[in-house]
Amino acid sequence: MAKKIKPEEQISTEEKIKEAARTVFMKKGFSATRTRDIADEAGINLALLNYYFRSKEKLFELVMMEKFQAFFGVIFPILNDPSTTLERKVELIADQYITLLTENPDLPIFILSEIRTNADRMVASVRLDKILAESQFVKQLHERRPDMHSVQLIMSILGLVVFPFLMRPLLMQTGNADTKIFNAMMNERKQWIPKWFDSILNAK
Amino acid sequence: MAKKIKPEEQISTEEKIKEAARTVFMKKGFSATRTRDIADEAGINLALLNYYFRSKEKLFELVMMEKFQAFFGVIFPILNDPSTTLERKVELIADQYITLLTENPDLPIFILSEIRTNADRMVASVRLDKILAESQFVKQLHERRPDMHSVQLIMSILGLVVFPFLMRPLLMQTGNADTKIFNAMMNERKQWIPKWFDSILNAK
DNA sequence: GTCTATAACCTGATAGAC
DNA sequence: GTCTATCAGGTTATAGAC
Repeated sequence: MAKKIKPEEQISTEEKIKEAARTVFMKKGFSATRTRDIADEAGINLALLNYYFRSKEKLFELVMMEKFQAFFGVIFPILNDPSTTLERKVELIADQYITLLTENPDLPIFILSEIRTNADRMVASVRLDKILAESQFVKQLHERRPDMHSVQLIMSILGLVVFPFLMRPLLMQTGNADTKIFNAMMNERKQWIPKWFDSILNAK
Repeated sequence: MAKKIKPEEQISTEEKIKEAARTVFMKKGFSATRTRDIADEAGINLALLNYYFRSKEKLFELVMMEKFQAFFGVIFPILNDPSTTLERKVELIADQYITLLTENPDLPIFILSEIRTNADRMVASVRLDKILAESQFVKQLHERRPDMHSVQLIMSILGLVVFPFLMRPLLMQTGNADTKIFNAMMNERKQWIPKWFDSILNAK
């Protein structure tokens, strides 16, 4: 109980708090979360939270930064890889995103909610437009199909991949699908979405 | 200033509060909203809010009910109309939804956020699954393409229609698109999405 | 580093005058 | 019906003992 080095107890207090913060913030969002919830979840007391992280806000920023990176860190490298075709990029996005979100289904709603409520607290200046405009994806698309709008296309891919996870609470609540069924449906999409875009990219 | 009946001043205090509640709740969500914000927005004082509506919660439920109905009230009648084809249904959903959301872009993020944070406070039991399963849309799809999963298809349609509005804050923040450009893009989708689904429904 | 206790502030709701 | 004033309770953050 004291200073034995059992693997589970190696986790530092700081990390325990951070992990608890991830859990609670992800579930309730910034405003609905009380620092006491996090302290309880971490199994420590409230004062310690302020000792390690100066404030609720600082702790939140840490978590948000992580999640933001997880959310966008998957897509940008794929879009920017010069060595893959457009078709392959779509395939990779569908596959990797759905895998990520299956393990982390609350990620999209968390990020989108917090952006809405507190655009200021957000990781500002992500320059989504620039990053996209200068990407290999856009370059390749422009060469192949100058008639297609890259933002439209990317919004469509993301919509098909991400939206089901946003609807998930609503679908699960009504008992229409348990986790297993939902995940199976998402796995189908991994095949489905690339095929769809193939036919669009080669249409007419 | 007293009891003149100028049109703008006919608005009852009750309605002024309700309207303010719509604005503030939609922008910040339940938890981040303070009743004082609503009172200020309505130009009345805090006590009056509790006089007309018993509590913050009651007022919120009112607003949520409205918005929920607006969000789902468009799609259900379309899905259930026996006199329209599948293609026409997709066309109507794309057209009417995008029109609705263009006027009310915060609607989806509001509803989805609040469902997450407070599944309990939500308009429970919407039985999305039942309503869908018994819809004309599902019946027609099953006859025409028994190989296709109706939930998948509906999630896809909604994803293509709704997701851009969820990304909107992120796109607008980065200056990639102002309102006019964004709306133009959404209008394109009114044509685009039905064509897409036509080719899917008639594929292979 | 970790705790208890509490300060300082905020928020929802109500009492009571007009 | 509408206001001011205030209560009661909750929340973040800190002081200070160990």
